[in-house]
Amino acid sequence: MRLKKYTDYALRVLMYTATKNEEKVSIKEIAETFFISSEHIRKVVHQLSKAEYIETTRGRNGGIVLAKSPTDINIGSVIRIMENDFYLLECFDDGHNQCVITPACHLRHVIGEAMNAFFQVLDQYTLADLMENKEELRALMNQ
Amino acid sequence: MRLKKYTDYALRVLMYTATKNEEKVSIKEIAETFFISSEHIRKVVHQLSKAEYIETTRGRNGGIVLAKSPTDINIGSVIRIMENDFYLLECFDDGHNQCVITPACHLRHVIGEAMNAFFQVLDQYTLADLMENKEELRALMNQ
DNA sequence: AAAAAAGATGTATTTTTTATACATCTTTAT
DNA sequence: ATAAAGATGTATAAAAAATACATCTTTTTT
Repeated sequence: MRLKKYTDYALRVLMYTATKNEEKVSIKEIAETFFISSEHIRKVVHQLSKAEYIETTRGRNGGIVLAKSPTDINIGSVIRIMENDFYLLECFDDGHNQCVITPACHLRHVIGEAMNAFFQVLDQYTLADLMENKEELRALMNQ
Repeated sequence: MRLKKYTDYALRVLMYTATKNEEKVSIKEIAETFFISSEHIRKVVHQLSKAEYIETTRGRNGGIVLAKSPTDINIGSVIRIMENDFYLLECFDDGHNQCVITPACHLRHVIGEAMNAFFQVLDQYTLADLMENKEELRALMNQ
């Protein structure tokens, strides 16, 4: 049971961007801060942009800024966007399920309930909660 | 975010075995019931046996039986045994973590809390809860 | 107009993980 | 002895994830 690295990266991108209020940040500087290839940050930025968490500006002096207030960026929703696959069991994927006991099986409900509990926690937090100690984070990011 | 197929299979093995009270069941019959290769069931049975959920008997007339009452087989514990890797984020794996903001990052606590909520649900259920409609399950297993 | 800096996009490759299969044991009742 | 059952180790294949490369387009500056 893991999240994708891109999910992790996405949250870091948002946190980094949140340390700079309104000021544009480049993919390059995020990549260098976290010692991650720009290529990966680029992909993540693209997804975050499509999902309208950030706004990107091309060209010289371009960069990214948050598209909304940190209080409006819900952690659960970010994770739902970045992770695409929540088929914890075979029977969660109707198209490919071959388990014969599915019609009467309580397991799927139990696992489903557990997954709901997982997201219920995440849905209680926003980016703003992660930035509560912004100055400390800035220091670790060498700002 | 997925569980391993082996985790799914493990739960099916336990459920199948629970339909037969005390009576030994063979790997072959479980494999045939679920249309899964015996090879996989064998591996899963081996793990379940090491974890003392089932007892195996070799030789002719051998097979497997539950090692304890279904009420004593907790779903959360089975999943913890079958899944080995709970590094949802890079920073969960101390040995390989390279994220610079780890010392001050609240994200790990948020994700950790979510994972706890996930298991807290699972820990509330036992194999007995999954067998509440045993006869219906038996029918689907062609017994 | 050219150059430079930034993000956008598509594709390819590599690595890791997961799933699957094969071969060869050992055990035990008949 | 033989057959039926599980135990074990290893190898292969498939899928997913991670990473890298190449080539755009956009925009500001000179």
